[in-house]
Amino acid sequence: MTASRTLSNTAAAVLGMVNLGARSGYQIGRAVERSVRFFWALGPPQVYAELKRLEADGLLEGHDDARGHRARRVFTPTAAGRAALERWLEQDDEQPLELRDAELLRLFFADATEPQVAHARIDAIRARSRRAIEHFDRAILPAAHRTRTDAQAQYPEHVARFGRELHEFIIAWCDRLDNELGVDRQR
Amino acid sequence: MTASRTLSNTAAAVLGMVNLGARSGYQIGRAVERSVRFFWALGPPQVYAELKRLEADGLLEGHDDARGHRARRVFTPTAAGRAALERWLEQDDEQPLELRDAELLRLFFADATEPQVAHARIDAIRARSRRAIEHFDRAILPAAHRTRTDAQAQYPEHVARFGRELHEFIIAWCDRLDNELGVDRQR
DNA sequence: CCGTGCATGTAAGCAGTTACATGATTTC
DNA sequence: GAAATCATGTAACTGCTTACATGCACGG
Repeated sequence: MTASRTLSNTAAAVLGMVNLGARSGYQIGRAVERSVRFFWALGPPQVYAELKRLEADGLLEGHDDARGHRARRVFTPTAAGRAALERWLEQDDEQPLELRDAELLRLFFADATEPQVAHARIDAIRARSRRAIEHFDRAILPAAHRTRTDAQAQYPEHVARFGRELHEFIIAWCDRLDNELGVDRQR
Repeated sequence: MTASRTLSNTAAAVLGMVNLGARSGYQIGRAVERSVRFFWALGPPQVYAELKRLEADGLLEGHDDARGHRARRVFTPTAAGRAALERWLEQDDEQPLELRDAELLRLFFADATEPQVAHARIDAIRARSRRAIEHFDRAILPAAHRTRTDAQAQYPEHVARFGRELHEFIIAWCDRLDNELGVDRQR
């Protein structure tokens, strides 16, 4: 141990989820899927690895809490853990916005083929954002709303709305681009 | 040899840049920084590694072209390379939009501290997008416009505009959120 | 008793980043 | 003569993903 002077972002995500009320690794994984996943992905192996490190560093306290014969370990933040989370929240080092999108990459190089290929790419981008909005409406936004009442936390809902509006922006951009290119195709 | 049935996205990015007129690894790296970088980052080691693979697969042809005593290797796409690029452009497997943003992550967990910390996070997000827009205006959009005339390619410019407008959207969202939260602070 | 969900991980591997190394040419 | 830019990589590392492994509990 430890010198957890600075928390890694992924460690902070796990610690923050415990602080919002997710107790086991599995619950954290579920919560991540329904909330931060769209701007901070992390799978089960990372969650369990981070839990182990955070406990070793004294930022989380873990207890075995088997349900019948089913293993289960639950965690609560320590005072040091809450302090570390607050320090991380207050840091103002510049964190980049990273985007990675192979569909935009295809559109970028679309001059190398026929025009209908570019239209197909734009359609793919729009369809993907439509699906994303459905997912926000069915899963992410309702979960964020429950977080507001269950954990008295408002920012998860604000951030979830950002995600939905981002996809609305993308769809609107697709429409504008189609207009600019002159659509002869049927919608 | 090879079974380059399907091009990796990074390989396609390098191949596509050569197809747009970037000849050496260094020029590709420069072009990437001024264009696809914001949605498909890749550093010098990947560029040189991909060039080697693409040449071995017969998708690029390379020639030594030293300038004086300074080593330099230039590439041109082969017929097979152009065909592979077109196949990649036409594939319609669903490619995800991936976002990774530690600032949004901080905002998500911002209920764990004082309200002014959340405001500071929003300010950081806005400031970052303002810097990004400056960069689009000074470097990316002018380069995309040159690509239109130099390489008769229009999509780089459309995609560059997407990037700029994305950051405008983010700034507008920050402003809306500040209003909703009730700003007492001076701008 | 069968499928779904709960629950916790390990092992292996890959993609990508960071740091380093080298040196020539051009511009101020 | 110094600084910036051109030019090409290698080595080491890290973070993350994929695939696998295991098995209980519960609803139908």
